[in-house]
Amino acid sequence: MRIGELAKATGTKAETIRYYEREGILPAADRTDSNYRDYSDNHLAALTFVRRARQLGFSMAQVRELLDLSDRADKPCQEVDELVHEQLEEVEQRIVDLLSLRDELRLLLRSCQANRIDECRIVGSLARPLGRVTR
Amino acid sequence: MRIGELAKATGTKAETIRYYEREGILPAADRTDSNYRDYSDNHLAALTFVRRARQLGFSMAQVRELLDLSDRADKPCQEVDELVHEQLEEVEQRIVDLLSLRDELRLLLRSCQANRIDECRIVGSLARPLGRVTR
DNA sequence: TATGCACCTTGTAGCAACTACAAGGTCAAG
DNA sequence: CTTGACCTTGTAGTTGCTACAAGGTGCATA
Ligand SMILES: [Zn+2]
Ligand SMILES: [Zn+2]
Ligand SMILES: [Zn+2]
Ligand SMILES: [Zn+2]
Repeated sequence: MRIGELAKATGTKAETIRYYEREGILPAADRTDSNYRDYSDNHLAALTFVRRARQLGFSMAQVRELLDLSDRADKPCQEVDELVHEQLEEVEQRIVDLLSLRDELRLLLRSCQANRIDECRIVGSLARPLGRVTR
Repeated sequence: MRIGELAKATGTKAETIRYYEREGILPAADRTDSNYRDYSDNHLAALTFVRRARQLGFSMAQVRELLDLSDRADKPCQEVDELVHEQLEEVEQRIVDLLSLRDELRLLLRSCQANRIDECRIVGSLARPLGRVTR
């Protein structure tokens, strides 16, 4: 299959696929006589793996590790497990951070009672360092 | 005050402060005889405003808007309000996304019962497109 | 046959918001 | 007088793509 087909099949832009190849995330494809990339089902599987891992929030570096690990069939899968565990912890931390951000923004919104900018508590409380919000 | 002091006072790296100046986010500072930047309390207030807005997740473009607005004392503060509202909505959306990511990662973790990578369901389910997880 | 159009190729540059040098100038202390 | 902390400018790197530009290829249609 050509790059456009693979792109459609995986929901990836062709340019991104070429980028993955340049970065060594995906193996290079065969070439047709006219120098077009020619992909196999193995490439489809590999790209699917990569995209899924990326959608799960793994960094390119982590994806590289996952790919390396998935090639070592006989190894214990503890390291894979640990990578997922770490990613989960990071996501949980980001959620905590965003929740407190949300609370701060809500407070900020509620603080505006005025009509003119020079009386607006939002503008005022932006001028104060984080930690001491409104109140 | 010199750039290092301002940096310490606001928890910003000196290089970031210079970057803000280059980008027009902060007004240029006076210079001493030896060409060192020399900041006033107004600069301290402005940088505090910027850093606080950034910590609240506003983009540089949004910070620019907020700064412009905060200069127009007599305008109604509806636009400020609306900017905060939009940022709140974005944060809420990011939370929703991360929560479903977290659930997927938890499922993934629970799916590993094996010991060897070729039997590991984590690796297996990464090879499948998103949407159909495990099971 | 010509021509149009979608597709492919490489290479380069841009995005956000910093961060990290490198190479050199300034200033106070020991 | 030298050390060391600080400052200056300028340039390049980070992450993960995305967007051209300039040209080649493949196929259907007038
Ligand atoms: Zn762990
Ligand atoms: Zn207001
Ligand atoms: Zn709104
Ligand atoms: Zn496993």
